[in-house]
Amino acid sequence: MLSIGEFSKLCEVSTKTLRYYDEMGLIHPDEINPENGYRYYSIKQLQKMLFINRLKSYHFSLEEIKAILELEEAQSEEKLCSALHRKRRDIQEKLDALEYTLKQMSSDIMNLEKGIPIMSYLDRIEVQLVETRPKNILYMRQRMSSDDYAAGYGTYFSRLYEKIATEKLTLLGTPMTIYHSPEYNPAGNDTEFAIPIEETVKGTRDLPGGLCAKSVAKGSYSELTSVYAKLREWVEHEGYALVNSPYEVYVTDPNQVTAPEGNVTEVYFPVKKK
Amino acid sequence: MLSIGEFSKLCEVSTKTLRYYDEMGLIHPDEINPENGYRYYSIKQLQKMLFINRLKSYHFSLEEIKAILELEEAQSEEKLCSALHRKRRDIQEKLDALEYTLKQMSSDIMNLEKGIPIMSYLDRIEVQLVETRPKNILYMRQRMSSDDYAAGYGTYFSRLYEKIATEKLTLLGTPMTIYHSPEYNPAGNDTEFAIPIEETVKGTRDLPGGLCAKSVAKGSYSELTSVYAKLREWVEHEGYALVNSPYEVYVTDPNQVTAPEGNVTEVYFPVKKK
DNA sequence: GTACAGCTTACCCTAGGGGCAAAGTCAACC
DNA sequence: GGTTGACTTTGCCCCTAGGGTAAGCTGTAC
Repeated sequence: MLSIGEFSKLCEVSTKTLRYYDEMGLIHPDEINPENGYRYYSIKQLQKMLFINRLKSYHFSLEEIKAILELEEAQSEEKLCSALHRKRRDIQEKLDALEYTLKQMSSDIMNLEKGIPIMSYLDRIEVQLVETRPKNILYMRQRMSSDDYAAGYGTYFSRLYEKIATEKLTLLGTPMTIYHSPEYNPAGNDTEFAIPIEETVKGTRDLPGGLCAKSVAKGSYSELTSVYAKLREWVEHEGYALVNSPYEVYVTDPNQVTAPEGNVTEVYFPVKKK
Repeated sequence: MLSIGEFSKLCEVSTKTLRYYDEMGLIHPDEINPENGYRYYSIKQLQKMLFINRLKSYHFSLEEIKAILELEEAQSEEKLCSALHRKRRDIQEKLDALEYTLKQMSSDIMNLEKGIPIMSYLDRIEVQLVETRPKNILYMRQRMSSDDYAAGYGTYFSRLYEKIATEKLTLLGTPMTIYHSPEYNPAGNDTEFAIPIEETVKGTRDLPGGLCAKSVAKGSYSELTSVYAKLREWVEHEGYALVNSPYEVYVTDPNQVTAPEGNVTEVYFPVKKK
C-alpha cells in the first residue's frame, strides 16, 4: 500500500488533488485507516489515475470523467466511444474558433502596425435611411442557439436553394436572415432564413417594404455586432423606433469570396419616426 | 444618457456584467445619480465597451484588459501591439496543443473501435534491469518551465550540434535529456540536454554508468508520463532505489520519423538494490 | 393611484484545485 | 525511549467572470 504522498509522486498528481478526487467520488483510496484517517492507495489504482489524467487532457470535466469511469465498470464501450466522439467534436469546434480568433488578431495587428487604431473601423460604419420595396420570400423559420449558427447557415440555405432548383423557381436576390427575437439571447434566437423569389408558392410569404435604417458591413462577420450597435445607436439618437425584425442581406457569397474583406453584408432595421 | 439597461442592449452585454466591470474599474458609467445610485452611460462609451468585447474575444483576462485600456489612454501603441503579439503566441500555443489532443483522441478512438482498451498500452510497457557504460557527454544544463519544453528541445540540441560541427567533434550516440529535479515541478525543472561524443573538451562531462531500470517508449511523447509511472512503480516494487537523475535517450529523430508510432525513446532510472 | 418594468445592493454559487494553519502521526536516528 | 522532521488530516479562504435570487427602491405608463 502507498501513502498519499507516494501515490501522488507515482502519478504526478498533487496530494491536494487526490483528496479532492476522493471527496468528489472520482477515485477513493483502496483503504483508509479508521484510527487516523490516513489514505492508502494500491498499486492497481495507478492505472485508473493515469486514465483520469488522460481524460482530463481531453478536456472532460470531473463530472464527465466520473460518469465515464462508471461506464468502464459496466464494460459499456460503445458509450465510452460515443463520449469520445462528442468530445472530439467539441475540441474541433474550439480549435476552429481559435483559428478564427488568430486570423482576426493578425488583421488587427497588421492595422495597428500601419498606424490604424483597432476600433477605427467603427467610425467608417455609415448609416443611411432608405425605403425598401416589399419582397416575396421563400423562408424557413427556426430557433437557433448561437453555437448552431455556423452550421445552420449552410444547411438551411442549401435546403432553400434545393427547393428553388427542384421546383424551378425564379431567384430575385441574394439570401437573407431575419432576426425575430426582440433581443439577443445566447440560449437561442428565433431566426428566419429566406431567399427572395418571384413565384408565390407554399413556403413563401411577403416581407413588407418600408422605411429602414441601413448599414453596409464589409469584412468578417464578427464585425457585425458592431454594425448592430451602430445601428441601434443611430436609431436611438435620430429619434426613430424599430417597428419590425431587423434583417441581413448577404450580398456576396462567402464561399466565393477569397479575401474576408471582400464580404459584403447589408443590415436593415425597419423603423418609423417616433 | 443611457440607463444601464439601454446601454446593455446596445452593446449586448448583461447589466450584471456592466455592474461587475464598474466594480472592477474596467468601465465606469459616465454619470451616477447621487440620489438613487442609478448608473448612466454616454453613447461615447459604446466604443470602449465594444473594444473590451473584442479584447475578451482574444482571451485577455479582465485584469489584462484593464491594463490595456490604461495603455490606450497613454497612447502607447507599441505596448498594445506587443501585448497583442504575446497573446497571439499564447493562442497559437493553445491551438497547437488542441491539435495534438485531437490526434491523440483519434488514435484512442481508433484503438477502441478495434476493441483495444485505451489504457492497455500500459501492460505492454516492459521494464528491464541493465548495466550501462559510462559516457562522455557534451551538455547544457538549464532550468526549464514545462511550457518551454517544446521549443527548448529544438534550440538546445541544435546549439549542441552546432558546436559539434564547428569544433569537428565525434558523435557517439543520439541526443538525451537528464532530469535533475528530484520530482516533477510544473514551475520549472533542472534539465540537462546532452549528446555523447568522443573528445573531452570544455563543456563535456562524464556520465557515470551503472545499474539502471530501463523502459523503451514507442510512440507519442505524451505516453512518457506513463512510462515514468511504470518505472517508478517497478523500482518501488522490486525493492530498488533511485541513486541518480533519470534520463531519456532519443533513439529516433522525431523530425525524421513520419508516423508518431515510429518514435523510440529509452528511459533510464539509475538504481541500486535497497 | 396603481401596476409593472427597471434599478440598487447583498449574498451565495460555479470548476479545479492552491495556499495556509493547527493539530495529529509516522519513521528514523540517537 | 525520546526527539526531530517529514508526512497527513481537516478546515477555511482564494482565484475567474460573472449568474441567480431576494429585498427594497424608483421611474414611467395607463
